[in-house]
Parts: sequence; C-alpha cells; structure tokens
Amino acid sequence: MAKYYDTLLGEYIKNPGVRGLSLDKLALKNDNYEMISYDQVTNKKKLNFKEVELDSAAIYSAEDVYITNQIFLQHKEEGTTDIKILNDIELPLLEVLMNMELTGVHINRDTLKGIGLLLENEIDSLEKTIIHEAGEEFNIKSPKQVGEVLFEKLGLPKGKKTKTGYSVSADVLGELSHEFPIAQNIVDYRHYSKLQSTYVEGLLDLLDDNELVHTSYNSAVTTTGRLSSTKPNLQNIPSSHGIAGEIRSAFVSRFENGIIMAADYSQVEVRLLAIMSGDENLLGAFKNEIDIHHKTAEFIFPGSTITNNERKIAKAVNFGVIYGISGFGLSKMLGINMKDAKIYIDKFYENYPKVREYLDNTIKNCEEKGYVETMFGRRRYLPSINDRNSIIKSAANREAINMPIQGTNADIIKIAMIKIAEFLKRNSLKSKMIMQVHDELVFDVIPEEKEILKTEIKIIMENIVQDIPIPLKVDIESGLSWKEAK
DNA sequence: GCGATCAGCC
DNA sequence: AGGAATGCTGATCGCG
Repeated sequence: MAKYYDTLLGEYIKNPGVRGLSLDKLALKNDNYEMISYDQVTNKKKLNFKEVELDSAAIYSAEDVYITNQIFLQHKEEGTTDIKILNDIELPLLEVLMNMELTGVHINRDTLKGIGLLLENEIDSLEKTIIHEAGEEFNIKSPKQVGEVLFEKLGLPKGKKTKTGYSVSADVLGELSHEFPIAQNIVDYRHYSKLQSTYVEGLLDLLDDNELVHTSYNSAVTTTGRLSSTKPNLQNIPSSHGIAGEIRSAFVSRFENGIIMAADYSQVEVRLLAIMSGDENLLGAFKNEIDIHHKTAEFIFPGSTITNNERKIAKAVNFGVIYGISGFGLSKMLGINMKDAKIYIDKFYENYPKVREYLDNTIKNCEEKGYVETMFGRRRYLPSINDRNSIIKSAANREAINMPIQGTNADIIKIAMIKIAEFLKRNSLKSKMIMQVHDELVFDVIPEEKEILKTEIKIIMENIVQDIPIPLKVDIESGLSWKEAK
C-alpha cells in the first residue's frame, strides 16, 4: 500500500477518458455541491492567489481539502481504493514520475541554437522561392491562403475537402508535388517551420539555467492508460533522419563523460497481439525470431521474393490490425486502391486466424459488458459499442480493439518504471531515469554504471509479464546523445 | 478564447 | 449508403 492516495487517479482508474475530473466538477456531480470558484474568491479581479485576502483564501483552500476528503471517503466506501491497478501501478508510479520531472532532461543549448540557424536559412530561402512561384506575397502558414493561391490563383487540381474548404495537408500537396514544385516547397517550408517553432524555440524557451527541461507527465488523461507529456512534450520529439533527427542530438548527458541509454520494447504491440490472441502463426514467428513484417508480407504476396515495398505494406497491415483498420483506412495510408487493401487485410486474417477470432471476441465481450480491459485489469468503458449509428459503432469497435493492446503495453512499461526506480535506489546508483516514450525508457548514465544498468534494465523490462508463450524483447542502445542511442 | 488545420511521435 | 486508423500535444490562423 502506497503511503499516499490520489483522488484524481482514483476517478481516472474508475473511468478513464471521462472529461471533467476537477474537484469542482466532481463535487457538483457527486454531492450536488457548488464550490467557490476562483473568480468568486478574487471578485473577478485578476489576482494572484497570494494577493487574495486571507480569510477568503482560507475558506477557499479548506473547501478543496474538505471535498478531497469527501471523495476519498466515497472511494473507500465504493471500493475504488482497493482497485489493484491503482495500488500496484498508478499510486507507486506517481512518485517515480515526480522524480523524473524533478530530475529533468539535459539539452545542449548551443546545439539547439545551431540547428535553429540552419533551419532559419532553409525557411528564408524556401519562403522566397514560394512567393516567387506564387507570384504574390501571402502567409504560407495559413492553410486558407495556401488554398487560395494553389487552387484559385494557380488553378492546381483540388483534392479532398475539409469542413472549411479544400485540404492543403501534406498528403494532398504530396500528390501535386511531382507536377508542381511549389507544392513540395510548401511541404518543406512547413516541415522546417514546425521544427523551428515547436522543437528549437519551444525547447529553448523551457530550458532552465542548468540546461534542463522539466516536463509534466500526466497520468490521468489518456483513455488507454498511456502517459502524456506537456511543457515540453518529450513524447513527440522527431526521430527521423535529416535535420529533424538532429534535434535528438541536443539531448545529452549531464554527467562528465556520461551517456544516454535508451531501452525500448521491440515490436511490443504485435507481440502482445500474438500473446493475447494465442495465434500459432504469429507466436511462431516470434518464437523463431522471424521478422514479423516479412512474415506477413509472405502471406500477403505468396510465391514471390519480398521487396522493400511489399514489406512496408505488410508493416502497415500489421499495425493497422492493432488500430482496428478498415480497407479504406489502409488504402489511404498506403496510397493504393481499396480493393487491394481489402485483399491484404483478408490475407492477414486468413493466415492469422486466431487473431480474427480474438478481435471478434473482444468486440462481442465489450458489447455484453460495456467495457474492455488489459491483461492487468485496467478498464475502459465504451457505451457507444452498442450505438445504432454505424460510424459511431465502428469507431467504438476500433477503440475496443486497440485499448487492450495499447493499454497492456502501458501497464507493462509502468510496472517496469517502478521496478527500475526501486533498483536504482536500492543500489544507490547515480544514473537517472529521465524519459518515457510509450515503449521506450531513456536514462542519463554515468560511465561506471553503464554495464550494470544495461544488464539489469533488460532483465527487469523483459520479465514484467510471467507465463507467456513468447518473451518480450528489449533493445538497449547508448551513445553521447539520444540520437546516438538507437 | 476557441475551433479548425496541420504536423510531430507511438 | 457513407465514412473510415489507436493514443496524444503544440503552433498557428482566423473568427467572434
């Protein structure tokens, strides 16, 4: 039993994805009690809390404490405080996350600034080219204006629509790029601008005097049990090659001769699909350490030597199944026609028959019980699973299919984080766990601890789940920066 | 202030 | 018949 309780986490575990878990909303919902609003306390003046008169500040604060306790008592009564996943995972993890946030992540300011200069040059020159090609000044960052220039002034062929007009997204512009260079230039301009504003400027703004950023991990927002990360979001740092990949080269150790070590679960969601469905073909592939995308490709394209493109298609199918894909979704994703996409998906199910069985059962079960759950018992309620509107129903089907897989992955890595934090503490190690990116943990490591960490972290992460037909596999890489640790 | 669009990651 | 990938956060535009 943890030394503390958290009413927010209790509410989240009861029903993840419910909007409005704030104290005032819960008080209103549960006890029809209307709490004092911040506006009331300040008389609608924009005051700092320390500027609020003491008497009213005291009442306002006491009310928070009182309501929190009311919710706690209610959680005890209804049994929420006994929920296993709350006690075994969420509450212990809270302390681990707090320490990661306080520890921070070291980012080299000069490296980031250097990337910023490169980007600035690219952006400036692309802007000039685009304006020249357009024959008029306009704001390239405005989808509306881009649409007017491309489709009205220049008369390029229009593609798919949005609520407000014609789409100018990257896949639409990509279609046009062969014939019209301006389309590719706008895609590139957006790419570099995104890197500049979100990653270079965004991260620089949040660096403290020690060149550390302290993210906030939110453990009560996602519907599946995943964490999220804000200010900065460290879970969407670019990972591709080129200038984008350089952002990760700024993520370096804080220690003298230190290294960055990344441990990631290999193919974890497909492995979990194999384990949870019990499909012999899928399990067999992992047992024999066969490249799973290649294996699926052999089923989809029988009798031929598998090309890179065929493997890419198979990979999209493998992931698509986990996301509850439709033929249309896959065809759009891959830019192929819907008939072929349907054939590929059918081939997948034909050759992994128990996967289909498992997914059908998942949906059927959800229709009866109203919820789906992970291997560890984390639940998600999906009332729309029985909706008569087919669009809503299909969306619920996809969510029902995805949650147990994505959520089990989230459970596993959270347990691993708790165990690794214990291990680091028990052995008084100086190295730090600094980031979590859904199936990856990142560490800032002092050189003397490199080998023991590498060994122990792998053992801990691979042994979270017992009695499974195939092992979970963890790859560990390290280098002078996060970019090199992969 | 907020919805819409776009783009980054798993 | 039509709509159509799971889960997130952030920057920017442009309307009100």
